[in-house]
Amino acid sequence: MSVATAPVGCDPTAEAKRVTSQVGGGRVNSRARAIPEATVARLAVYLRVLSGLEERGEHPGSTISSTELAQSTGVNSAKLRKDLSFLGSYGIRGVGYDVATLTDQISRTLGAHRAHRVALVGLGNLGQALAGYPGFSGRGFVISALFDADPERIGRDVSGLRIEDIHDARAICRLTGVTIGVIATPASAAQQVADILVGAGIRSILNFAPGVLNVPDDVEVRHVDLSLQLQILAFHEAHRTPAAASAAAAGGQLPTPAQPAALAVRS
Amino acid sequence: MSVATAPVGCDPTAEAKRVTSQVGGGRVNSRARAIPEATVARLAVYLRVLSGLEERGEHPGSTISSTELAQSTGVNSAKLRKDLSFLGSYGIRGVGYDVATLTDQISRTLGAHRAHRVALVGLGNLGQALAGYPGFSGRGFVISALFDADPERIGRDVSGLRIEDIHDARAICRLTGVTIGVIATPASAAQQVADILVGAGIRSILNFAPGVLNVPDDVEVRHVDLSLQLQILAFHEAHRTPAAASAAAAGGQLPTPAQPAALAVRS
DNA sequence: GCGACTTTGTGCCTGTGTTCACGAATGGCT
DNA sequence: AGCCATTCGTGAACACAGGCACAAAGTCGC
Repeated sequence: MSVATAPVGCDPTAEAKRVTSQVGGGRVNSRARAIPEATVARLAVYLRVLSGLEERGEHPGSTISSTELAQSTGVNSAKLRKDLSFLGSYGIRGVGYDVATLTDQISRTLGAHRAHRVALVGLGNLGQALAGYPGFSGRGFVISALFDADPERIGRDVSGLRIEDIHDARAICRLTGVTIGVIATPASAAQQVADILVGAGIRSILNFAPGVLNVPDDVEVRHVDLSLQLQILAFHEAHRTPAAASAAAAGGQLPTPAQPAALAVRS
Repeated sequence: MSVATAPVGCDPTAEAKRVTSQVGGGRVNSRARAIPEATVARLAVYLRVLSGLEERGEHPGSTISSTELAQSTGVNSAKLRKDLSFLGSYGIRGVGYDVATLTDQISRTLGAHRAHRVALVGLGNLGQALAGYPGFSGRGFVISALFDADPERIGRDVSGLRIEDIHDARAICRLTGVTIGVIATPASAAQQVADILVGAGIRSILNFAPGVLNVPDDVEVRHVDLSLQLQILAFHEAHRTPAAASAAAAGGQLPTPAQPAALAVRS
């Protein structure tokens, strides 16, 4: 069996594959176009901001300019226009983008206009948090199944869904038409769970467990590493220019803990 | 006040700043060298894998080759060697890298050899999960303070730490020498919390709330967007080539891995 | 209708990151 | 000692992403 090694970290640019965009409905974008991975990630951000605007009915003229949206999302306006140009020409020169149209187009491109059924495996602290996370159950994702291996947890209800035995995943996933699996187990179980999910026909996995997953080539794994970002912060903290931080300068030479006193805010 | 817009998503390459590496101890690497952001992210992964090997005492000769480590971490071996070369020449040609030395060097470079004090804001589901997350409290990070704005939560204990009022953050953060702040609040509160943290002297923020944070230039923000990765998966799901999609539809029968009997998904 | 102004869409350039391929160094074996 | 297999370190080529700047295309005022 051919085994693909999952990309490291949560870097969207790790694998630079392009995906031909063949969105139905966009007649301007008739020819298939490759959308860069980095652009896809930003489109999701644009979509969120736009949805927010629309919901709050904030934008008076119902159009928004690239500079305006760029500012709201923290990107360069040229980059934003280039990103949007991958969807086709939905902007009006001299005016901007129609918020409703743009929202719809991005939604369509991202596949957010239809619901994706998600199976969540591992109902520990993190798993339960994810089960109730608004950004998960909203945004076109429907958590359709919960799994765990702990008999203590199996049978309990979380967010109105019953926790099933992970060993029944194969049958349940096929029955419910789940296409995306989320792994929120400890690292030690992640690979086994991934194997089961793959066996159940799932082709997209979001992995919150640290470590690398081995899956077949046609299964896409994305990794959210909670501590990775923290370590990157720590790196920058340790390497601050001496001008910016005097404390970091001392840390460079010896592992001297800068603050010896006042440990924690204990009750 | 000069305001920088935080980079979008969790893309490490979003801002391409280099950091001069002036790690004490590495005499081979005497001249300051710029370590790319992407490399830093991978170094953290290497470190985790190496630590795992070391703890389990798995590696017999106490050395490991680049190909071997590359396979364990899911990267190209050349890339791995180039990454490690930023630390200096700690490999031995014809042999590999000494696991202990390598671990130590990466640790040092990442600033993981000394403890970083972290303040966690927002003790909802996600916040509580983070408070108990082993990859957080381990790996050189010490959660030193918990904050929330909800009177219901203030005063309660989570993971042996008392939840304090966010409005006392300024005093408490300075007292405890916290340098990193983690925001796990709803999006609506994130900006206010960020302002408070910045006011308390914190210069590194890990943000789990969706949306963009505005902070001064000298404050670094990293963003973990839980739903972003899911949306990227959905995009790929929606844009699968028809050939691959049909192959995957029948994918149940073929690559079924050995269903493991002993499976422990506990936490 | 026409000119001024605004905003999009994009060509081009630069810098970053990844991969290949190969020389250099090292340990083991005869 | 000398040769050989192995593995590191890195130069060069390539792919990708980001940003500037400008032409094209539209609106608005008169």
